[in-house]
Amino acid sequence: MRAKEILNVSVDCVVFGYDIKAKSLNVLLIKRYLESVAKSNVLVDDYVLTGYHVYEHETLDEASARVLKELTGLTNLYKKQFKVFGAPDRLMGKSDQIWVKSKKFSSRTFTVAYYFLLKTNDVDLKANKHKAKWFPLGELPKLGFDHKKIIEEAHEDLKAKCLSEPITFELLPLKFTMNDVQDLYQSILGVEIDNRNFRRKLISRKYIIALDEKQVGVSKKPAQLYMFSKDVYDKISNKNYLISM
Amino acid sequence: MRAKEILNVSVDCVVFGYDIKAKSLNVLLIKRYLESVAKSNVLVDDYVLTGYHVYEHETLDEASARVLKELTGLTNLYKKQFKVFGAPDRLMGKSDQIWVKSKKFSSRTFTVAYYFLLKTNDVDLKANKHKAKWFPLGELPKLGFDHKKIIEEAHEDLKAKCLSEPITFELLPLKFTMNDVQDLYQSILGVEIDNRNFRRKLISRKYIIALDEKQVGVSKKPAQLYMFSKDVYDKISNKNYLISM
DNA sequence: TCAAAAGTGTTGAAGATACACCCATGG
DNA sequence: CCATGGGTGTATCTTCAACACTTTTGA
Repeated sequence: MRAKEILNVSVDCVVFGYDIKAKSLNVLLIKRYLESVAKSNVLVDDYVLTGYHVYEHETLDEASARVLKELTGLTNLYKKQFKVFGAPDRLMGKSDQIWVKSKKFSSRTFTVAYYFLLKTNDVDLKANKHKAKWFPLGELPKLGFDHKKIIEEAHEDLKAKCLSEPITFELLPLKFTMNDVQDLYQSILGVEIDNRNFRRKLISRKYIIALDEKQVGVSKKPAQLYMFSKDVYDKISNKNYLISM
Repeated sequence: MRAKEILNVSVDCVVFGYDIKAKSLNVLLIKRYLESVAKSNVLVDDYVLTGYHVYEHETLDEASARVLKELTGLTNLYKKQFKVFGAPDRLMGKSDQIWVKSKKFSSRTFTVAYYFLLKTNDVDLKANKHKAKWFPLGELPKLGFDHKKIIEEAHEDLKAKCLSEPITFELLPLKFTMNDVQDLYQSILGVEIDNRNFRRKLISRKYIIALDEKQVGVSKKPAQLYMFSKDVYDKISNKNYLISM
């Protein structure tokens, strides 16, 4: 144990990855496995979010970026700190206690939860030492600690956020079709959206730019490609105070 | 020092109080004052948010409620955990270090920030032992630690939140006039709102209920009183996924 | 009768919803 | 030539923004 870890404060990262082919919003989880030394008795066998203690010298944002880089190799991703979880009993499950003791961290750990947005394609799981795996949001495995709750709250926050800010493009490749965006919204929100109305609305945004380019290598009619311009968005972003409650 | 305080984790409370008479959105701050023992040399003299360490046995929500009750005597207020502040240098100002040492808490303290909504009238500052004082949001005094930033971020969150959820009524008395609500929105958002459009919009909401009652004791034309019905709101609250980015 | 604040209507523009078929392409 | 998914138009309704005067009341 390095001296500089703060043993009762950690970050946990909900890594949302969108699989554009499967039209599936996934979460990246790592395997948690422990068996007794004597008999080969399985003590802990489930999945958890990736996370780690915060170091003495680093900010929370830095800690989360470090953890994410360790897991995926990626940097400069969209991230959001969305909540702290610190209930006294959050690590008190049977498996959790076995795990906590084997890892020597505090039973009363506060974890600062972040979520990250990326494309599943950008992560090479083969090169990964944590047995990390993607799970569709609707098909999560057994989860350790309070991580099920953390994922659910991250998802709620993402739902709300994607309606008011153009963060969805973090989940898509640079060039995308209108239907890609629609599929993504449907995956995040779990609703059906009318195709004509959706296209009209999105195309009308100045920061959605039609390219002189169409899909290639598709076996049917190739679709028009678009890109998102953050520059244009930042210039326009209307601070209009619209009361919609 | 009681054994059960967690010395590197605290809660800080941004207490927003609306003064309906003055039409002013205020923050409740407490005096931080320390002078050297020998000479009467002032070492620390500014204001801070109310806050305290979290106890071993309590949740973060409980800790914040405890701190708030200690300060105001009030319970069951609207509260929101909006962010954690944990930068390594957040308590490293000169005054802050003197203070931290005199109070024996960790220089690397993570604070979970909450904001609370209430009416200034509901708090009796005379009965208060912390030298607490209301400050209008636009006229904050010199603040210790990173509390200026915490207040600013709380305010930003409140601005966003009051547009999408009916939390403003937490800042108003049970019975209020349309102009009260408008003044409040103007105070929070710092914008002018058209009176006719605002009234029309609010009155159209089913959960805003016109009472058979008018103001009394005013020296001019008494205004119609309304109330907010949380029951009605909860029943209606439309989960319509409106993309407004 | 006056001062002060309450309250009221209309219009034009923009955005929302609902709805079903034709088209272009690669195989 | 056909299967597949891409792409399109209209009518109706609701909501938004802009804008200035009249009414009611207590003092």
